[in-house]
Amino acid sequence: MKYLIEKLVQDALGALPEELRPTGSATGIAVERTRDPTHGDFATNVALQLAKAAKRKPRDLAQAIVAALPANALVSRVEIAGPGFINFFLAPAAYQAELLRVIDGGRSYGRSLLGGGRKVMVEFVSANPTGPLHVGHGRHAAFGASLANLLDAAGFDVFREYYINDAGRQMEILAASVWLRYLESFGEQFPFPSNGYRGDYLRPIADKLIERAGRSLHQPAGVVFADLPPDAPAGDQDTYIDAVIERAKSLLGAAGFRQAFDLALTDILADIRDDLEEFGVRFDSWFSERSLEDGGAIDHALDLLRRNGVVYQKDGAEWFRATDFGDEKDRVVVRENGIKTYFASDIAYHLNKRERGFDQLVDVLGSDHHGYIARVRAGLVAMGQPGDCLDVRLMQFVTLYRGGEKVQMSTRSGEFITLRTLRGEVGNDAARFFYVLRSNEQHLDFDLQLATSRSNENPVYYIQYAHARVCSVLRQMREKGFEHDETRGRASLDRLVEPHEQALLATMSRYPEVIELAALQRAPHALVHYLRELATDFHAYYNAHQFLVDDAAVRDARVTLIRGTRQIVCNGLCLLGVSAPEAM
RNA sequence: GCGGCCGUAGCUCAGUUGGAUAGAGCAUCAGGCUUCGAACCUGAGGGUCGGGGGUUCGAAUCCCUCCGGCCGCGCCA
Repeated sequence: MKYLIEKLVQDALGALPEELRPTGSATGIAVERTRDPTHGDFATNVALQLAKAAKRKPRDLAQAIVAALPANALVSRVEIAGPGFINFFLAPAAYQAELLRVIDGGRSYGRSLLGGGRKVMVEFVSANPTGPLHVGHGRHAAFGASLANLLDAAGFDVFREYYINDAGRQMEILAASVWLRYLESFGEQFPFPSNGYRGDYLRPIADKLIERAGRSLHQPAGVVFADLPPDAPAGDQDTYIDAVIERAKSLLGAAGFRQAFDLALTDILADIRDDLEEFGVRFDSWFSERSLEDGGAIDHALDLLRRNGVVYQKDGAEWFRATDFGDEKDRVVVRENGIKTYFASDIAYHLNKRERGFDQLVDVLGSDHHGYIARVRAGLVAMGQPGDCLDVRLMQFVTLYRGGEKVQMSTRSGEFITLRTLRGEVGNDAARFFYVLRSNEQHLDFDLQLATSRSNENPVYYIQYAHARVCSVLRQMREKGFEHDETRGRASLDRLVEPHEQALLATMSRYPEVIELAALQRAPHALVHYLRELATDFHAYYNAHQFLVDDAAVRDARVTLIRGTRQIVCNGLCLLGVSAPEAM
């Protein structure tokens, strides 16, 4: 609908007299929805923006533009207002036509071709498989899934990926932790390493290790812990846990350690996958970090850097000259001990994404990763990729409260609320909705007691209720013996003359614009706020007017209107991963 | 110290390519069901957009500065 006005303005500019026609590309020109209905439906600041270049007063230029506007049956009136705004008043027929597009479009109403089929990868969650997902991961999952849906609706070719950090020290700590639990099952007693993973979720995995390996991995505690450096607080916990890992490897051999490692990895990953699946979050691929090294992708990336002459040797390590590409310091890619850094696999991973053909790489990361953006972008640029292909969205933390009391969480200690627990307590719909209610840049306070004790305070029900109410009216219609004549409804939309009806129609017509805006700004919460407005308009209309009236033309027109409303609520909730119930 | 984000009504937050009189929910107060579902609606009160300066026709929005809060700044992952 907005395109209509934009096109009219463009045509008018082209038809202006030579000396007034804008030269070059003017910025800041916009056709926008008006905030105040007395200013019409759309307004443009074009005259204000071009006045200086045209050497005319804004209002005079506006006058000339209005004179050049082509006539259009869907625009009832155009006026010049304020310092030089041009306001457009749409004819009722414009909104009636849009309602028909809603009905005809059905589930695909609101989809656009904006993205032009460009390939975009959204990588999100990517939590280390060292334990179950907690409430913070839930926010990443809900945000990433909704954003991916929005980009899809806006015409992008979307690919959803989970990056599995299945290499590195954290996983070795996990494997060692599982093995220690396994030893405990054989009656061995010892103080658990302070830096080990102590969560109860490791015990079933240890039990499984017994099923698979029997006693073959058993060692007496005295042997395992003989001559190790002291643990914290007397010693250093990192030094200690590394020593434990080394001891495990030497006692078990590579194959034995790998058995514990792989069992823990696959078990936890399967749990994460199930959890996300139940949460309505699906991925097109689960990409293994280990496969990067195994497949030579890291060497490929490093070779590219070396060939481009952006690495150097210092202190026995190999450094990437990141400062030449906007980063604040150079970064090590190969350590003195010959082991490649996490940063090396990271840039290799992002290069790999580009080589798989993705135009845009959207990463959803925790806000503590902000320092990492500059260096990954630097790496991409140094390898010949455009720096702006990377788009990182940072998620602020979720703080969990229980009755106003802050809940302390730590994966290592095993004291945390899992996503599964949260979903069980508040339900998937409320969780998905609440997670994207706020901008990703805002800290999210999630009070479990509030969300569980009075769940109908959650705004998700307000929107779902609008959907259920329409369904209820349609049920009532049949029970009262009214037959809805769709053709008559479509032909009678000019009977929708009430202010409530026009307000609802106007809000409905904004939906396609909201989808595009939310996709481009990576802002699912914009859709949430829109749906609440739509529900507000609907509930107000519901309370003010009877839909199932005796006048068949009015009744069918109103039923057409609320069916369209239901369609948009349904489409919008679907993008958010929230159900649209017919009754509740 | 350097860098990033945040600061808007009592509370939680929208408003970010600069637009017209700064909005919503909750809370508070006053009303509305014999009529399609009251998980709803109508109305009221509530603001120095953290402070100060600047840019211009116009600033919550852009720039500078100060204050306050969170987070980063490893040859960890």
